[in-house]
Amino acid sequence: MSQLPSAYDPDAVEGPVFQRWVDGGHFAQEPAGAAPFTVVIPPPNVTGSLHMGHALNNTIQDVVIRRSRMTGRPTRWVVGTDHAGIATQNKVEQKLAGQGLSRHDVGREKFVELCWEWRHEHGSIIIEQLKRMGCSCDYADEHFTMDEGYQRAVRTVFVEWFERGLIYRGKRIINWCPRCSTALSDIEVEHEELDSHLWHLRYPLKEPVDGRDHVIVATTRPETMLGDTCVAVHPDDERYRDLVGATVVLPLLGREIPIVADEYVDPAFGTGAVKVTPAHDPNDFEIGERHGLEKINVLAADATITAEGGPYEGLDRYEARARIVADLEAAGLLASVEDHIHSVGHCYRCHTVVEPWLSDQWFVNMKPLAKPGIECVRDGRVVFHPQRWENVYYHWMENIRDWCISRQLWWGHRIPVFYCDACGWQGASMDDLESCPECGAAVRQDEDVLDTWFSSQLWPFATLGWPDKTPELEFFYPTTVLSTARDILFLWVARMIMSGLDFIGDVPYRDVIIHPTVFNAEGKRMSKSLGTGVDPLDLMAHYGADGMRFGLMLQVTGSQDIKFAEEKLASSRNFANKIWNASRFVLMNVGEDFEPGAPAVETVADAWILSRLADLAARVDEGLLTYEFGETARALYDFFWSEYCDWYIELAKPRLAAGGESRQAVLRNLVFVLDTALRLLHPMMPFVTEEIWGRLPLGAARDADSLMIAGWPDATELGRFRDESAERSVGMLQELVTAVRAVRARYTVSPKTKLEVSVKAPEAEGQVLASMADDIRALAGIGAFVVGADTAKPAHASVVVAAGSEVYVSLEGLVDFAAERARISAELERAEGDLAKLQKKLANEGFLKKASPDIIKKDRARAAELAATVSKLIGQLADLAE
RNA sequence: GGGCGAUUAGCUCAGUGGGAGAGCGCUUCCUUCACACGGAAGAAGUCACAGGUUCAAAUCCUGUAUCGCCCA
Repeated sequence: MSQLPSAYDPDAVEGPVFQRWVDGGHFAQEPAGAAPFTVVIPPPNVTGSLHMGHALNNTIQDVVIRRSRMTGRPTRWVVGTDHAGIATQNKVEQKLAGQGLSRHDVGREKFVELCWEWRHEHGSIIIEQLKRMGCSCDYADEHFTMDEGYQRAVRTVFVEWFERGLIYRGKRIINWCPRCSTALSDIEVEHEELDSHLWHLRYPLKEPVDGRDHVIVATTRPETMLGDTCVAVHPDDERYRDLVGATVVLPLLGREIPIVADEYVDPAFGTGAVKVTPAHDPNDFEIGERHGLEKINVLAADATITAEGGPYEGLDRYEARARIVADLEAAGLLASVEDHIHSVGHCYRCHTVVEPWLSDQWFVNMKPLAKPGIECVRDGRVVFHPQRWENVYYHWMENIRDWCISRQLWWGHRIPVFYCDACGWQGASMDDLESCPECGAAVRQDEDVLDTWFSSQLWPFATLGWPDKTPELEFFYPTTVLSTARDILFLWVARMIMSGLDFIGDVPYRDVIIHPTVFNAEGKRMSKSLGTGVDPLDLMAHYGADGMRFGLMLQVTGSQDIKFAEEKLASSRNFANKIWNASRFVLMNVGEDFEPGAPAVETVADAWILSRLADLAARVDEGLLTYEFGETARALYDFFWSEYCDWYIELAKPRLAAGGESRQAVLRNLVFVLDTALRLLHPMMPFVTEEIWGRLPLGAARDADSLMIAGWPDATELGRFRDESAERSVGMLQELVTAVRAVRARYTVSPKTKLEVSVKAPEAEGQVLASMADDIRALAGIGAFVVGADTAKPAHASVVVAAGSEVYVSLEGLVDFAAERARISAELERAEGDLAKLQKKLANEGFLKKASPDIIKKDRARAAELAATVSKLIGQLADLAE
């Protein structure tokens, strides 16, 4: 009946199986029915391609989605990508650069057109890769954060927050990436500790005070001295009290600046006197505000020195630093240089060092939004898994700062604020304005676009049609689970929670899974640019999609990191092959005469496997409902391999060979257990399970034409098969069989040779063992098998204790005792001799004092090893004695 | 500076109050009619360290060390 090849070939199976799912229309879900189960995919960057983080995260989502779908709940997995402002713009600019052009050469309108072109050509790569993984997203309903409807959602949010006064424009110190030429929010900056220096600069006083003619300031950024507008000291600092109010002549430029007292200054840092550059440091900005200081911007957008920098104009920031330090040194104004480690911000997209920079930007006032965002976690409407992440969330939310949302890019949602230069009117508008609503003059729109995360924060409801009141939004919101990596907890998750509460009035999801981060085998961050990554597509080519998925699931534990272990994928591929072959075995035995039917307990083995199956179903439910993927994967692996294959199939073989009703009964059980276990495994290994399940002779039990939409096993109902007595009995059988096999292996008795075994067992154990005598004989390769309460130990037998009994395995005729005893005795003598010599050596104080520790250690280990050998050999001699 | 996590077999990791486990690797045997991507058996660990609580600690508490992550 079955012509399954003897090895599972993922390449031959995955494509056709996926096509069957598509053809069956199983991915989509209408907004109707019982309580829905919704997941929105964390939208991958449209410029991206699948990396290990995606592979892990999307497997997790597919596992929960597939299980839910099988339970019959209306289930929808919303898929799509975000427009990745900086990354996409970079791609298109690179392309233009190849033609010797900049975006300014082509103009804004044309540039945005080119971005769309790029998106249409390359933007679906990652979606295709999700299909390759078997992800069961609703592909017919793909979303993009620049879709027309989505644009309306973004604009609605902006206009409402603007009108409520939550969005405002201000001149602030923001993080500026000179390479991307845009502002970044605080959390888009990655801090890294770098080895640098602390330069001590001598600033001359205009007029000496109490005989002092200078003050020394310490700085990590000497080039910013061009923008200094004061020197600050702590008001309580005795060292400088008399200098407050004095005037300093700024070296190199000659500008006269005051010495001020400010609480912010840490007297313990450097010399206790700091140079203050209000346009280039957020803290200095605050000091500048308090003291009414000028803010001199000495850096241009590309991080070169402006005209304010006088002779240094046009120099790059690092070149300027070197020149300024050299010039100060030449002027005798460099007091000293210390080594110093300090934290430097880098752009999270391009890793360029960012500049704190004074500019006009748009901000969201976050405090009012954060309050309900904190509440919904405190009262359990949103739950983090693992729970400890809620503390990280609280800490950030409670110390939240205003969010800089404007970006100096062209690709993105343009800020819908219009300005009238004629009458000074300005306002946000849902419609593009041509003329001023006040005076009718022509208006101009703000040049900036919004942070990509500003649009991503709307993902759970904008993808369901908001701001329209769609049936989808009504039905599928709030969503059920969000799975993501910890590094976007603030960038994305916190903001989704806040905007969801603010606009929909409900949390965006109940459960947030923060999955571990995948590092490479050396424990380093996987990075495409550094070549330290592993490509999921390569992994699928080697291990199949199921092998990769299951191998990843095995590695998901409560730990926050995964050191990627490829060998887990190899064993998962082998596992898929094992399932394939166990199924192949069952299918080969299902002849034309097979009559499908309900499982039934005919033997203790049947009772045992059904009881174990009930246990598995309960553990898989428990594991998946609490998102313990590693534990669940191991439970499935152990059941399939170590119980179904290693024992039940082996126990079934004699009954299959016997034919008749016994054969039919065991076949029905084999098929039933396989059917149920495949259903339980399907969320993690969708392809191989689907392929096999389609071939099973299920008869009336076939409830669907695809396993993907077949019924999920009811663990409670399966609970009727629980049978502790059967589990104990088969446990005894396993113990006894293993013990006999060990004796066989110890004496290298051929598998073909039947052993003679007798057992001295207490009455209760004896009855159990006797009732399973045929099974025990078959599995352990036993010929004559005797069980009794007063069985005597035969001559020349090995004795082992197992299953609460003494087991005698006769070695008569299998081993040449005389020769064997002689061989063992000789070996024993030699070992004892060596051991005695070694012990004498180790008891010698002189040796212990003078020999190198390595040698002593080595000799001690050898002594222990020899002692173990001696006792083992003595045991063997006893076995072979009369 | 604050917070979080990790430290268990050669490697990657489970186990969280009462018998130290898995996968890979290693050793021996097996081309047995599902599977050599396999079967059988086996060797291998002072559970980071130091105190404490307990009849009992890999597991709970305190401290130390090392590594990693986040925040300031």
